[in-house]
Formats: sequence, structure tokens, C-alpha cells
Amino acid sequence: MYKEINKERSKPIEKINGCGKCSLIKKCLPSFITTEQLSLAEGLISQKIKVPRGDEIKPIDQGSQFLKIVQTGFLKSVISNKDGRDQVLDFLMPSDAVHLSKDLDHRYSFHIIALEDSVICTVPFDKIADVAILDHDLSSHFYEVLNIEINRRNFSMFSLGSMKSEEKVAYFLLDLGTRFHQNGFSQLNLNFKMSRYDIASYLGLKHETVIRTLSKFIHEGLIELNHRELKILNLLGLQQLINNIH
Amino acid sequence: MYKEINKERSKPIEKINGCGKCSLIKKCLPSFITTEQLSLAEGLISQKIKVPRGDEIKPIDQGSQFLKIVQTGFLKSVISNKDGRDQVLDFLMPSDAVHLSKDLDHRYSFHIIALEDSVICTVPFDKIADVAILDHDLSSHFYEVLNIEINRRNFSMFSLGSMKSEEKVAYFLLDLGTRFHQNGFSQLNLNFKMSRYDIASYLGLKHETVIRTLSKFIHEGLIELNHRELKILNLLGLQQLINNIH
DNA sequence: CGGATGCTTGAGGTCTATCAAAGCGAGTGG
DNA sequence: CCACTCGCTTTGATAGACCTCAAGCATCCG
Repeated sequence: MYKEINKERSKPIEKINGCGKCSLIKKCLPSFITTEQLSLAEGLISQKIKVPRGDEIKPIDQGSQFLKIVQTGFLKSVISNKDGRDQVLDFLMPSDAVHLSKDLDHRYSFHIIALEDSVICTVPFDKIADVAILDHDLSSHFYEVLNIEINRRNFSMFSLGSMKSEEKVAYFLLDLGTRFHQNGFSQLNLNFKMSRYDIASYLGLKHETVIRTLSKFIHEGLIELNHRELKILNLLGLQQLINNIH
Repeated sequence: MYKEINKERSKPIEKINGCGKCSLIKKCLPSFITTEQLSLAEGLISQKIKVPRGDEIKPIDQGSQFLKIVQTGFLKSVISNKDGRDQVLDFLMPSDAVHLSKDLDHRYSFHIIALEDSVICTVPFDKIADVAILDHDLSSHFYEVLNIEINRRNFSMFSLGSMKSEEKVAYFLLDLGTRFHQNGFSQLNLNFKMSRYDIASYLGLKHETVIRTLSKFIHEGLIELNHRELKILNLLGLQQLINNIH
């Protein structure tokens, strides 16, 4: 069972802003957006929720249906069942959609936990529909955000279901690097926010296996690692691990 | 690599219908729908695509963004990469959304293949937006359809990542039974449309392991099985396999 | 009817989990 | 500020689950 999270801490809510002022706009809204559309987006009232490290996002506003997007920070989404097993489903970075399940089986529960101080942007579906009245492109973009979520899961399932441990770890490093890169960070110098346990769960392995595989990569000169700072030394080598085996 | 699919066969397109006439309406549209909303749904122009057994759904209409829902039949969705590995992501039954990935990595490809003659209902997102102008409930329902897709994948990832082979197979049988039941079929008498290979891929196992596990279940009196007809004899027993271990 | 595909079972090997123990680091309280 | 704790990390030894390879049989389809 997941260790106790500090549920007590307050979750201050910032003042309400229009999306047009948000620095994420290039990722969160479509690239082809025009000035007119941008002014529509201004009308998209978004609420920003601060989530301190270790806190969980509560499904408070579940009923009224919000689309939630990570603005800053790093989080993990976890599904757990009553007998104490849990599985990390995803790691969330800025511009990722946050999917809070609504009607889960009562034997399972779903959590989103901040691995560092984070800010979540929430947009009510109602408002999206209002904008959709005036602009179809913008509307289908928000569908697209959900499609990206589905796609990410498809790849995760591919990895979980068909890869061996070495391939999984290599895939994880490369994927994380790509996503960091998309957020303006280095693709090769990765700063882990998550524990080895989290990585193992995400990949469907045990943490010892993850550690042993990383150690193997170090000995083979593929990576450098100390604490939670990882440096990819041989990008091609890692890619070949995934693609060239069998 | 997935065996050759008959890509040549024609995919006749039926005459255009409004959703209000569709027998799936109770599943596909929200349960709280009113007569007024129903008449809006009538205006939702849907195109029905016939997909013969063995055929693949082509991403022909990708660009213009369609929401696709299975009306009748049974299909599988598969992701495969260039070195010949593939992974069954999901099995699709009536009322399930069909997610055709748009921008996949060029090293991967994505297929939806009919395991029996099927009919797919396609609704352009544009039209959904039009209806959304008039009714917010209906609009958020279509978001909800995508959310259900995400949820299904969350559970699959839980199974792929944290279960042992026996649990996976039990989970698969129970889940399939539940979904059959939701479509008006028996929860206990399952008629497999997919091969043992498909099941194995879906669960991240080898087909021999699936067969051995099923054989074990037979010897333990949990199920009866011949060919692709499976009968669940001890529902509780299967449920306990998943929940009570450890 | 014959070939191809799918299903089943066995034997043996490999990979990953399990169990155990020690080192390290961040955070806490004295 | 230091000692202490607790959780995270790492490595080793062992066990067991699942895969791999192989062979025979059943079934489907042209």
C-alpha cells in the first residue's frame, strides 16, 4: 500500500487567469492558433491549483468535469487495489493532461501525487464547449489532448507487455529524455524526481531489477549515474538495445 | 510481425443515419438523455463503416478527426514496431470507442483488425461541437467516452505491470465476462473471438503460458473449455485468485 | 484432402523475483 | 551541530515463474 501522504496540508488556489497569459500556451493550445483564437482562449477561465511535494490531487471537482493540465512540476499517477498492490501508470510533466478517474471499481483507487511542488491548471469542460461554439479547431485540440494521453498509454502497454527488463529500462530513459527535451531541458542529463521503486512499478519490474540493469548500463559505458542524476553517454547504444534485439 | 491481413477487400459504406435511430443509443449516448437532446442527436450525422472479418480499419479519415464507436462485431487493436514485435492493446466490443492514433513514431504502426464482421460508427468532431453549442451535457459525454478509454488502459496497465500469469488470465476472463454482460450476453459463457496468441499478447504472456493456466483452471474446476467456448463454473474462485493472493 | 494455422503438453533453461544484509543520505530532534 | 532514524539504494545468493524449444494433434479453409 502506498505510504501515507500528507493529506493535511493546504492547497492554496491562485487567482483566476485567462489561458492567453499562460506561458504554456504553445504546448497547451494548438500551434496554429491565431490572434482571434487567442482572445477566445483568454476567455477560457482556468483555475490554478498548487500541489506541494508529497501531496495528492483530490478529485474535489470531479462532478463538474474539469480538464486538468500540468503547468509546472512533476507528478506520478498511481492505481492501487485493496490488497495493497499498486502500479505507477505515468509520470506527469508540464503540458501533460492529468486524468482523474471518475467511476472506478470500488476495489481500486486512483491517485495523483506530486513528486515535487507542482501547479495544475484546470479548465471546465463547459468553458471548452463555449469556446467550441466559436471555433472548431480549438475544440478538437482539446480532444487531441486526450488522444495524446491514450497514445502514451498505448506505448506504455507495448513496453509492459512485450519488453524484457533491459529494453524496458532503456525505453524509460529514452522516453524520459525526450519528454524532458520537449520541456526545454537536456535530453541526456536526466534528473530523476522519482525513486527506483517508482520506476520499477512503472515498468512492471522489481526495484532490484531496475538497479541491476542500471548498474549493467554503467559498466557497459552507456550511462553515468550518481544519486538521481543520470547522464546518457551512448544514446545510440540505448536505442539499439530496444530495436535490435530479435 | 502480424500475419498478412486482407487489405484488398472493399469496405462498403452504408447510407448516412442519425444517431437517434441507432440501437446503441443507450450505451453510446448518456443515460440521462432527454427527448430534446435525442432530437439533437438525430442531427449528429454518423457514417457507418462495414469491416469484414480479417480486415483492418484504415485511418482514411484521420485528418478531419472522427470519433469512432463500435456498433456491432468484435475487433482487436494492435501496436507493432519495425523489428516485428507486436502487442495487442485491447479488444473492442459494441459501444467501445475506436482510437486510431494519429502521429505515431515512424518505428511503430498501429492497427485495428476485425476478429469478426463488424460495423463502426463514425462521428466527426465538428458535428459534436455543433451539438455542444446547444447542449453541454451531451458534449461532456463525448469527452467521457475518451475518459473511459483511458480508464480501460489504466486497468490493463495495472494487470500487465503487477499481476502474475494466473491472476492475469483470471482477470481477463472476468473482464471479458463483464463486458459481454454489458452487451446483453452471458457473463459466464464466453465465446472467444480471439486466438490464444491474441490473449497472450494482450496479457504480456506467451501463448503456452495462457494455455497452461487455462488447463490448470480446468483441473481446479474453475472453468470448462472446449475450442473457443469457455464456461465459468466458479466465479468467486476466479475473483479470489486476483484479490486474495498475498 | 492437404497444407496451414491454431492448440496442447513436455522438458529444460533463463530471466526476474525473492530474501537478506549492508551502505548511504536526507531529515529530525536533542 | 551531531547523532539518530528511516527510507532509499545497492549488491549477493537462491528460488521459482515464465519462456523457449520441440513434437504431436486438432481444426479450418481452399
